[in-house]
Amino acid sequence: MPKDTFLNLSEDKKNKVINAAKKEFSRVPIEEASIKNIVEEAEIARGSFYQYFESKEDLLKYILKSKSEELEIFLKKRMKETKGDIFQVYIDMFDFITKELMKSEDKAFFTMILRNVKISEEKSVTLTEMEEKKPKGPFQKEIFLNMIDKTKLKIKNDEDLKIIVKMLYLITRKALVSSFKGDSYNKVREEYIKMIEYLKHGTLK
Amino acid sequence: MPKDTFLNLSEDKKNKVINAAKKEFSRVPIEEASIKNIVEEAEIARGSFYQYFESKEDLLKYILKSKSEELEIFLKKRMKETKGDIFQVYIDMFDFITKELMKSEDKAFFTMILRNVKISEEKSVTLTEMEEKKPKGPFQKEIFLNMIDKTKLKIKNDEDLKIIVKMLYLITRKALVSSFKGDSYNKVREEYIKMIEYLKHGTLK
DNA sequence: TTGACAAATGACACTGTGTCACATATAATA
DNA sequence: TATTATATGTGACACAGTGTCATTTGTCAA
Repeated sequence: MPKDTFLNLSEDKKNKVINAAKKEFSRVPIEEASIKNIVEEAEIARGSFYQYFESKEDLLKYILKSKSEELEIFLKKRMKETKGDIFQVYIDMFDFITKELMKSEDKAFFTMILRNVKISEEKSVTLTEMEEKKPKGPFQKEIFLNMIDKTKLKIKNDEDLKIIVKMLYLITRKALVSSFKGDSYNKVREEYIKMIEYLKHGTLK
Repeated sequence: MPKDTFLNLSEDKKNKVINAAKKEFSRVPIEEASIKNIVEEAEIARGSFYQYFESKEDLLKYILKSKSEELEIFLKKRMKETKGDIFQVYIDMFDFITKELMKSEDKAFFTMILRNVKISEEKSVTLTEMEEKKPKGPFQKEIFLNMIDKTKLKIKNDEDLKIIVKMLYLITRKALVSSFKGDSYNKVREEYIKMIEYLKHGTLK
């Protein structure tokens, strides 16, 4: 997380840094992003950057944090409203993310982030897993698991439930990446819904 | 692909370069891998590297190619033997990869590769998608799709079939990554089999 | 006004990059 | 065999970006 030195800055200056970072992170994957470009665009000294952040990853995590919290609130709300219909909530999450993020001025930024998430989650930064302290996405948290309506599911225990959630997570993430990549939204969504159907009812006759 | 200059080298020298590269690619993800380290370890001049390869990615692709071909042969064989049972073939693939690659002296290398595949497939290098000319994995190729026994599947057309294959691919890749990451092999395999069962018969009662 | 601490700065030493003019080896031809 | 042509090898070089740190600048309490 950023140091206090950064957090104490005026909103204006903070935004300048954040916007410069978004611009750079939109250009290339995080590994290739250059701190030089960020400090030049933000008009701060090189040394200042290191006074504010540990690293560029640190800065990225900070930027993603607010969006993640927004998402978490949305998910809790929909979880209640649907009485724990995990499939529906995932579909809603897909719609929420595509609509809220894709159409914003930050589209290029999120596209780059999402496209370049590594498969191994451990080190990855995703919309739902970005803080060292809670490395698991909202759906792996006990509170979310407990909100799921289990009565209609073919499960023996919480481990089985987690497996279902993991599968949902994988296909949702895949659909989101396709969508952000520029594939036709309608086609991606249609395919995504089909996947959910297969997951619900199976692929065998 | 490497230039002829490299391919014409003596087997000894080629191996020296390949082993140096594997060592470096085992150390860090491809983006961080340093050509300097490779040329030093391989005892070739810096300029020679660029005479042999376009880039480090080029070299990596070359190294992965043979393993990919090996896998493709195996898959064709199993596809015939199981009379197109796509679920069984995927399980066999999982076993093949974990057994053949994990236990080899190249384990560290493959672990690093697999862990750092990006979710967006476009630019990614995976065991099954590594050449510019055939960017799709074997299972997306017509020849493989046509070998699948469709009679028991709930599908209307080839698009539906591709969706099922995509889901299988996602959960298999995830299982492989977990396995290479060091999670208990038995636990990962057990979970993987459960996922396949859910995919076959659904998650709803 | 002064002193003390926090914050900002950019020059610096370092590491690694890709290129290119030149050196050397290999093969082809007379 | 000597000569030429062509392919291959080489490392110095200019360049770009990194993280650090001694120094300067700003702020506020005493």
